[in-house]
Amino acid sequence: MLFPARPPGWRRSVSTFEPVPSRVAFAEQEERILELWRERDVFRRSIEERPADRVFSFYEGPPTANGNPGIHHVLARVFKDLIPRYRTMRGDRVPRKGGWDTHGLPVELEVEKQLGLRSKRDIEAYGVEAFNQKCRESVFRYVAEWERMTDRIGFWIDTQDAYATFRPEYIESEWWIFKRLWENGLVYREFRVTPHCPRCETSLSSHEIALGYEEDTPDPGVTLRFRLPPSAGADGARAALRLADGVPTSLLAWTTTPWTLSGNTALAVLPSATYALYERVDDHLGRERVIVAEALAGAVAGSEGSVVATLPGSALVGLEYEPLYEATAWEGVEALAFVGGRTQRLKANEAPPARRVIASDDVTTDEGTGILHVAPAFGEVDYELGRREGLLFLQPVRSDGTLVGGPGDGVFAKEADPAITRDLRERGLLFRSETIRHTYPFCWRCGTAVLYYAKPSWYIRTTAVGDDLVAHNRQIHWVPDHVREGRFGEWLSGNVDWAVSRERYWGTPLPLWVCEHCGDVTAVGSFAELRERAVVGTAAALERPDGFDPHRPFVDEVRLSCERCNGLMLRTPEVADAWFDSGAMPYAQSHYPFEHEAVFDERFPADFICEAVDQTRGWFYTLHALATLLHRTEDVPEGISYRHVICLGHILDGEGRKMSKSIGNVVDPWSVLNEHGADAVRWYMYTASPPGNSRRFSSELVGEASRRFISTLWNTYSFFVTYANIADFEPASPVPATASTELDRWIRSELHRTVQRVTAALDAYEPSEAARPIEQLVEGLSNWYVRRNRRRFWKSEDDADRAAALHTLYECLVTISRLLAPFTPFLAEALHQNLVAGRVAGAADSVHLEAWPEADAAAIDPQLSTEMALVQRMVSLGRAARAKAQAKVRQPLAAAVLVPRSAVERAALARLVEPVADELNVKRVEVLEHAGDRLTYSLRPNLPVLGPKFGPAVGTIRQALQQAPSAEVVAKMRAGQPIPLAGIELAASDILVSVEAAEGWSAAEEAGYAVLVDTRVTAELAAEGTARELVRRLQDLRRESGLEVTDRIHVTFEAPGGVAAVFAAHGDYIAQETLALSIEPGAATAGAATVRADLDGERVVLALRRA
RNA sequence: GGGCCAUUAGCUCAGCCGGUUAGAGCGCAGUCCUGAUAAGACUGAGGUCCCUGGUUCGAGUCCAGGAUGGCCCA
Repeated sequence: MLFPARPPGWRRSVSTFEPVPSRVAFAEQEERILELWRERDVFRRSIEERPADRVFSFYEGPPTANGNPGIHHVLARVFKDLIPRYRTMRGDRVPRKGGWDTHGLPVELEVEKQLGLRSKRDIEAYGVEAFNQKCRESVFRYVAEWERMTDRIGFWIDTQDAYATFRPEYIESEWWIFKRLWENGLVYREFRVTPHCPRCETSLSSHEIALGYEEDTPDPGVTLRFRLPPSAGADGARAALRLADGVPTSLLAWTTTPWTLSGNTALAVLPSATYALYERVDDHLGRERVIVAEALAGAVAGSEGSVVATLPGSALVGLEYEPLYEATAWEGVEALAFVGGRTQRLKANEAPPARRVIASDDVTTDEGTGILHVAPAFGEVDYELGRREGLLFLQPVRSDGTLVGGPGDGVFAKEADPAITRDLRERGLLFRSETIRHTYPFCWRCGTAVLYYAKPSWYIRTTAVGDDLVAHNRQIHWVPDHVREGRFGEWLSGNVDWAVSRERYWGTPLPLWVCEHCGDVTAVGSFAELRERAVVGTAAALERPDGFDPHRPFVDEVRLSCERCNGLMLRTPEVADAWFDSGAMPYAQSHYPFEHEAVFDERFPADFICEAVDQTRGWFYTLHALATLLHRTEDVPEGISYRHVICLGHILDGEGRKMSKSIGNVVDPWSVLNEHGADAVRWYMYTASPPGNSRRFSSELVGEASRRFISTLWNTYSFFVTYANIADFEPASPVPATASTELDRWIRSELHRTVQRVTAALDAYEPSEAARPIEQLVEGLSNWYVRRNRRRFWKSEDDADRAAALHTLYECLVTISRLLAPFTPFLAEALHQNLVAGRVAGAADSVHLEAWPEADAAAIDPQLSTEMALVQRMVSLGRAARAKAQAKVRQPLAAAVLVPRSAVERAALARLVEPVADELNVKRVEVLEHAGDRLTYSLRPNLPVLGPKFGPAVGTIRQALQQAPSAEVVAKMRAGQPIPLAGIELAASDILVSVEAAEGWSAAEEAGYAVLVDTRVTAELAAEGTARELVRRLQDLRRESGLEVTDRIHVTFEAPGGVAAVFAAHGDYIAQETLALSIEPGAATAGAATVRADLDGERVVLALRRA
C-alpha cells in the first residue's frame, strides 16, 4: 500500500521506494490521497502559488442541490475538473468558485409536496413568508451529499466560497442588470399564451403538460354563423358574394371551445384555397347562404343545397363581419389592440379594430369549415395572428377560469359551454352542434382541464440584439464544433424574446414597480436606490436588523411614488425565471458592480465552461444572452461570457437506453466509485467517446477501462519499483548516456511525442484526443519497452546498462504521472508521492503543484518510431509464422528471414535485428529484398501510386498483373528494369509482391511484408530448447517455494541420459538464469522443494533449496 | 413537422487528405511465453462499414435521399 496507516515518527528509507504490490485497492488508496491533499492543502496552494496576473477563468454552472447527485452529474464535474487542472500545471492561476442554483419551481414543488399544499391558493393561505422559508431550508438539503461526491471524484471546486442564487447580494446584482436593460428599452411587458391550470392558477411547463394528456375527451364541436352585413367588403367581393341580394349570408367557423367565442376578433382563411358560396334552406331561418371551403362544403352544409359561386380565399380577406358577442362593452373586459406587435389599451373614444377576415397559411381545409375562429387571448397561433394583423384583443376569462360577462358569466369556462351554445342557438347563430372526442390536456396535479390562455409576462428583448447573439457566438470555441452553427446557432437564429417572469414565490423578485394609477413602470437597480425611493412607511423590510431579504413577501411591501403622476407604485408580483439567475452568475457571483470590480474584470469572460447539451437553451443561452445585452448597453467589455465551452452528450445505460427512474436503470455513482475508484470512472468518461457524444455507462465498462489502462500502468510501475529497489536506483544519479540503447531512445521518442500530442489536444479542449495517446504510450511502455528490457533490469551484467534502463523507465513513469494528473489525479499522485516527492531535489509535494511536462523535441525521432513499428510488425509476423509451424518460442530456431517492402526498411531492420532475434528466439536473422526459392510470389497493383499515374487504366493493369508470370516480373523488379504490361511500362514501385513459404520454412505475410522462420530443429537446438524448459521449471519451483527474486539456490536433479546431457552442456546457463550456486545430479535433500516433469519423453525430478 | 448527433466484429469504440487485404480493447476458442505471474504475447472464429442512388480509375470516408436510435425544439 502506498499510504498505509503508519506509526507516528515513521520515516521512509531515503534510498528505496515504497514497495508496490501488483494489485491494489484503488478506491481505498484514493481515500488516503484525499486525506493527503487535505493535510497539505494542495487545492488552495495550486491556485495561490500561481501568479496573480495569469488568471484562467472558469465558471461553474450551478447545479440544484435539492436532489441527490447522479452519475450524469459526475460526468459533468469530471470534465469540468480536467481543464482547470491542466491550466494550473501550465502555470495559470485558476480560481474555482463553486455555485448553487437555489431558486425555481422544482424547489417549490418539493416544498409543496412536503407541506401537503396543492395550489397557489394553498401557498398563500399557508403564508408566502413561511413558504419561502421552507424553500430556503430545502435548497441545501442535499448539499452535503453533493460535496461528498464532488470531493470523492477529485473535482476541485471551492465549495466554501460558493455563490448561491438566493443571497441578497446575488439578487442585487441581478436587479442592476434588470435596471440596465430596462433603461435601454430591453425589457417590456406583453401577453403570451401558456397552458394554464385555472385551479392552481399557474402556467404549466411543456413537461408538465405532457404528463396530463387524456385521450377520448368529449368536447362540444360547434359550427357557427358569423354574419356578413350587406355592406361588407369592397365592391368586388360584395358582388362576388351577392350580398346585395338581401339573402342572409354567413361565414361558417368551427370550434371545440365555445367559451373562447366572446374573445373572437378575426376569422382566418387559407388564401390559396377555394371557398364556396353555398345556398340552402334552413328549417328555422329559411333561405340563407354560407361560406365554407369548397372541399368541405358537402360535409358541412349537407347535400340539399347548392353552390352558387366559388372564389379564392384571398377574395374573402378584409371582409368585416358581425361579432357573436360584443365583449368590448362588457364590464370587466378590457379592450386592447395590437399596435406595433404589442397590446395597448384602447383610448377612451378610440374605435376598436374591426372583426375581419384575415389570411393565414396555418388554416387547413382538412377539417372544420376551412375558416378558423381566431381569439388572440386563447391560443398561440391566434395570438401570433393578432400581433401580425393588429387585431383587437379581448380577455373575457379570469385567471381562475371563470367567464366575465355574457352567457355563463361567472361560470368556469368549460362548464359554460352549454349556456353559450344555447344562447347562440336561440339567436340563430349556431349552424350545427355535435360532440367530438379528442386528446386534451389536464393538469397533472389536480386533474383540471388546462386552458390555453394569454397572460401578461415580462420579456427581455433579446430579438433587439439578435444579430449580435449570432455574431458573438462566432467568437466562441465550441467542442464539439458542430454545436456552434448547429444546435446553438440554429437556436440563436430563431431567437424570440425571453419570457423572464414567473408567477411564483421562491425566486428573484423582479425589481419593477408599476404605478397603480398611470401604469408607468420603473426599475430599481440596487437596495440603496430602493431605500431612497421607498414611500415612507413601506420600507420596514429594508431596515430589519438582520438585513434586507429581497424575497417575497417582504419586497412586495415596499411602495414607490410615481415620478410621472405621484401615484402609488407596487412591485409587479412576478419573480424571475431561474435561468436568469444562472445566466447572471458572471456578475452576481462577485456582487458586481457593487463590489469586487477587479475580480470581475479579470474573470470576465470565462476562458472555460462545460455542461451537457441540454444547456443550449438553458445556461449556455442565458449566459450568452446576458453578455450580449450588457455589451449592447456598454456595461461589459465583451459580448461573450465564455471563450471555450465543452458541450457534453448525455449518459445512457449499458444498453444505450436513457437513464430514468421509471426504467430503474439509474446507476448510483457510489456503487461504481466504491468498486472501481474515481480514477477509473474518470478515465472511462474521458476515453469512452468524445465529449459531445452520448455515452453508455455501466460499472462493467468502467471496470474494463480500469483493467486495460490503470492496471497496466500500475503493473509497470510496480515492476519498476521492484527492480529499482534491488538496484538501489537513485533518480539523481547521472544518466549513463553512452549506455542508452535503441529501445531507450525509442521509448523516449514515444514519450515526448505523446507529451506533444496530449498538450496540443488539451490546448484544443479535446479531452478524448488527449487521453488516447496516453493509453497508447502506456501500452507500448508495458508491452514492448519493459518486456523487451526485462533482462536489463534484473540481470544486467553492466551497471551502466541497467542504470540507463532504470533512468529511462523512471523518466517515463514520472512524465506519465504528470500527463495523467488532470485526468486521473489520484493515480498520478500515487506515482508522484513514491517516485518523486521528498526524493528529488526541488520536487513539489504534490503532482498537482508540478509544472506540465515540456516535450523534449530533441528526443523525438519519428524515423525511429516508424522503424520500431516495423520491428514490431516483423516480430508479430514471425510469431505468426512460428505458430503456423507449431514451433513454440522456447524452442530456438536457426534462422528467420525478414522481407520488408523497401530498401529503407531493409536498412532499418538490419540495424534492429537484435530485438527481432530475441523475440523470435532465432540464432540468425537475415533481412532480404526477396526470399529466393524459399517463397513463391504473387503480384498486386500498388493502387495509391498507379491511380494518379494511370487513372482509368488501373482496372486493366490489375487484370494483367494477375496473369503475368510472377517470377519474371519479380526478377525485372529486382533488376530495376521497367515491366511492360498491358501496353504500359510499370516501375517496381507500381507493384506489390506477396509470398508463400517453401518446404522447411514457415511464412507469414501481411500487406507486402513477409517473415519466414526455419522450422528445422537440429539436435543442438533441441538441447537448447530443453535447457530453457528446465530453466522455466526451476523458476516456477522457485516462485512456488516463495523465494525472493534475489535468493540464491542449490539444485539437484534426477534425470536419464538425454536431459542429464543437457544439464551438462548448458549447466552454466541454467545456473545463471536461476541464480543457482550449484547443480548436482542426485536425489533431493531433505526440505528441498521438488517437482516432477516430463521432458522430451523423459521423466525428470528437479529439486532446489535456498543457499 | 424542424434542427443536431450517432449507426463499422457478439459488446465498447478508432479509422487523418478518398487508395493495397477495414483496425483496437473486451468477450469466446485455441496456442504460447514468463522472476511484471491474480500479468503478458500470438493465432483463430466473428464485418451487407444501416440502406439506396450518385461523384470517382477507386467510397467505411465525399454528395443526395431514406431507415433506425438519441437529444433538443415545435
